[in-house]
Amino acid sequence: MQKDLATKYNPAEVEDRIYASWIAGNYFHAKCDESMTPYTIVIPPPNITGQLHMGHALDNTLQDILIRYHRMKGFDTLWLPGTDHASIATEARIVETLKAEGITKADLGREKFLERAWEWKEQYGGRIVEQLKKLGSSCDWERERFTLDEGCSRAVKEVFVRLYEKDLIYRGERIINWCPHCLTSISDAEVEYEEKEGNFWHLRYPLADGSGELHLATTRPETMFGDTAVAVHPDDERYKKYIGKTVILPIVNKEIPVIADSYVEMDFGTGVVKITPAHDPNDFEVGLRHDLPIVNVMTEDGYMNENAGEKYCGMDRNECCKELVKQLEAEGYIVKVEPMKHNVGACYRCGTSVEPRVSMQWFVKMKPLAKPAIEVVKNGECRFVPERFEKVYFHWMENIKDWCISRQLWWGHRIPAWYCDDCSEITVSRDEVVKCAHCGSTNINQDPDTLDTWFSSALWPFSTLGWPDETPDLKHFFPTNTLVTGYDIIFFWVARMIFSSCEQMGTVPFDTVFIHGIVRDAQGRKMSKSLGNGIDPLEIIEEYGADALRFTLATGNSPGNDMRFSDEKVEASRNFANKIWNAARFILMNMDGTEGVPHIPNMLAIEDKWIISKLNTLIKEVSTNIENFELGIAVQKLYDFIWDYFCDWYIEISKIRLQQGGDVAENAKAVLIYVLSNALKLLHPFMPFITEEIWLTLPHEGETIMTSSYPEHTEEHEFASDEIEFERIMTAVRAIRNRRAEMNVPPSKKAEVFIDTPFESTFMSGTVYMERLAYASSVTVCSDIDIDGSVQIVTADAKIYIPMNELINFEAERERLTKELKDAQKDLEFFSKKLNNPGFMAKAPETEVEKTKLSAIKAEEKIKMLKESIEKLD
RNA sequence: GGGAGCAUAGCUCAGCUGGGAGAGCAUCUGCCUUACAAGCAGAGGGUCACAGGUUCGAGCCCUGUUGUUCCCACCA
Repeated sequence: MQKDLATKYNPAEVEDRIYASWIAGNYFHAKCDESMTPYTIVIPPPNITGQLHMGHALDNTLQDILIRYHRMKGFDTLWLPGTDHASIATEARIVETLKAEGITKADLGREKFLERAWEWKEQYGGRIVEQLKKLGSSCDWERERFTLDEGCSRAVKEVFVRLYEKDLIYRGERIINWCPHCLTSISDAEVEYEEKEGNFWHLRYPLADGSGELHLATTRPETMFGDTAVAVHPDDERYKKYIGKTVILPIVNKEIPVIADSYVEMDFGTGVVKITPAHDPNDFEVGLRHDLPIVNVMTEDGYMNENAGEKYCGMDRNECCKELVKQLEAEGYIVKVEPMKHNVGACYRCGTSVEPRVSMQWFVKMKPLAKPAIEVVKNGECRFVPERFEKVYFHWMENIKDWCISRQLWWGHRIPAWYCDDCSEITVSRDEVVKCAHCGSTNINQDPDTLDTWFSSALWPFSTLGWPDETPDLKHFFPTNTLVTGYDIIFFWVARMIFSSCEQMGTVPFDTVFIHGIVRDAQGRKMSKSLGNGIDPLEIIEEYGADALRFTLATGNSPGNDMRFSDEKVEASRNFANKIWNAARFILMNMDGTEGVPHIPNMLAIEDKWIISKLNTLIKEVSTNIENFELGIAVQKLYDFIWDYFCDWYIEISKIRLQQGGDVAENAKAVLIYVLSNALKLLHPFMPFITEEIWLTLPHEGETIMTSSYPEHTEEHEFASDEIEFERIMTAVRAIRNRRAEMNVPPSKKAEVFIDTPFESTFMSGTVYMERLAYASSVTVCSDIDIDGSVQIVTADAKIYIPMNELINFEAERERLTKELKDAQKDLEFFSKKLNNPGFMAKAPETEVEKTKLSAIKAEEKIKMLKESIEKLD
């Protein structure tokens, strides 16, 4: 930065250069120094298929703020970055490219397919990492990891084998959620439910013995080919007599039994339910209890199979529904059709309606794992910020079902299980298996399936630090400290990390989960591809700068709450960056290179003490706010301090002193540099680029602001009484400006100012800059002034006279002063009432009583002065 | 069906352990004052959703109501 710089800050010219210098300086690298206290965050690994979106921008901005703060505070700070292999998403991407070439997965074969996937990863997987850098993320790139790299794979196998050996992983034929588009099972957490309009078809199922018929209601008639029973409640008097009989399944003409099961609700529908174990989770359970056959009527990709009969075989499931209803109608099986809303599950990746399907899958037994995971949050070893998300977590954990972890995909961690063709036993092993562990046969095949992506990300906090090896990193940095993420992935990821860590490491993976909301568009809508309302963070960075984007995301962000993003907000942030830039320009303009490192001079004027004291308070508050994750509050305070206190007041005042030259100017300059330098440090975690750019041009020690020490609060810099004194002057200045503005006096028209005040010395010390700030040709402090025809301004501390006869409308003046008098009297009444309230006097804290007494006295003073002024008008 | 969030200025939102309501944007007025017009100085604008309660004192705590958003849940 040079002194003759443009009046506009140009981030584009600064950011890449600065980021490169940070990389060159190796400042992001955590030392792993045993003598230092560690502070660790592992990044929520973005998908390699992903592009940086506002959610990432927010998440990583918050992380970088915490990381940079702790690094400056002297922690051995590690922000461990990496990416997720995102099995479904990536595989879908590869399948798409293959489709464009006219081939399928199967055509290519597993090995070749994986080659393609790795190629794709090499080519595009780093894209999002580069985008994170644009944001200023100070990740330790030397430690970058990938959920499918060798180390993570080893951790995955280790955990799988351990859980298998403890009987916490099992394989079984269960009903799972099947995505007919992705062609794989998905976990319960991966299903999104949406209420949809549908129909409730009331069907007739005739009794086989011809003694009548049962009416039942269903939302999915097309699954009737898989019906293997009809159920009623055992206590239902209407249907008791039918239990044990059989009905004829329409169209299929198959006899199926009428069974009794208390799962049936007597007062819903007709009280009779068709049982389709292969296509409904509840029916599956009923089927297990009654030992019913399971008849699957659909193919993997959602078409009817041979069990649906010749007419419907090969038909799309929805098409089949329509056609079947026509046939049922024609044959008189439909009693009535009711419109009905019901919840339909959709694959969270592709949106296709999931199909409950019975198949052989691997599961993690959740109940035993959930128990300690609940405990560590209950006892506070791991806490959520804000706390209300603990409730969400508990609810999920306490009602958790077994986790289906196998996926019928190729891209991912292959399940380390081998099946023997000879003895049909399973061998599960960390290492490549060549022989069946049971019979020694070499006729073995590895399970073709891979693991749920979240299985590997569940291990992320320790697998990335070297586990299962006892690495120095693991010893030093684990458990990590803060996990920063959105509330939308508490189930997918946070919960799973917690129980995985409890089980494998015997401890929590992090002490705090800092939850944020989602970034919405200016109208409050969720940003989505289909709506096309997404805002690209990279475009914002290009136009306004990364600092402005970060500042926007941090401002007004309160933990766990959603926020709206709009151009106006970024503009405000950009303006703030520019404000700082210009403040720095002003200071640099006045420097001659002899200033020395930032320091506080020996001789301090009242305004110096005021700004230093304010800075001191700011340091304390901002630190506390950051440590309490109140980043939005912290950033607001920084904004106010820099803009209002420092720029609007201190810099303005300093101008006069700088012009005076000599020691006065030198001292002012020293304070300017000291305050700016410290304010930049406080702001650095939020706006890393501009703070670095400016800090380097100021006198400084060290190579970079990012490793400079964070300012510390000290009692030495508390000047409470000076603050009060100085604020008397500020109040007077504001009052004068206000009066002049109301009278439409332009700043160029200067006027004499006379001040009558009990705080003579205070105002004496301020006369010079009052001239400038209050547009005075001269300021005179004296008592017993009697100037006829002046504008009179009354504050609690002073009576101010401005002789401007020609501008005065005496009648209006009287009105104004009378109104002010009334207001002051109201104030006094308010405070007096409090002071006369025995309850208040007895129970309110002493400081509060003192404060009220002081306010009452001030009001009294003001009333006295206002009365005098009004008299003078007469 | 269960749970949670939100409701504060025209708009978007802060308000951290209860002590006379804040910011940004927008509006209005006056200023190109030698860092900044992406700026400076000022002004207007609020029954803090509603109804009770606790308290000396409530935007904040408690109860209920209304509106709104979200999460969870197997009523076919």
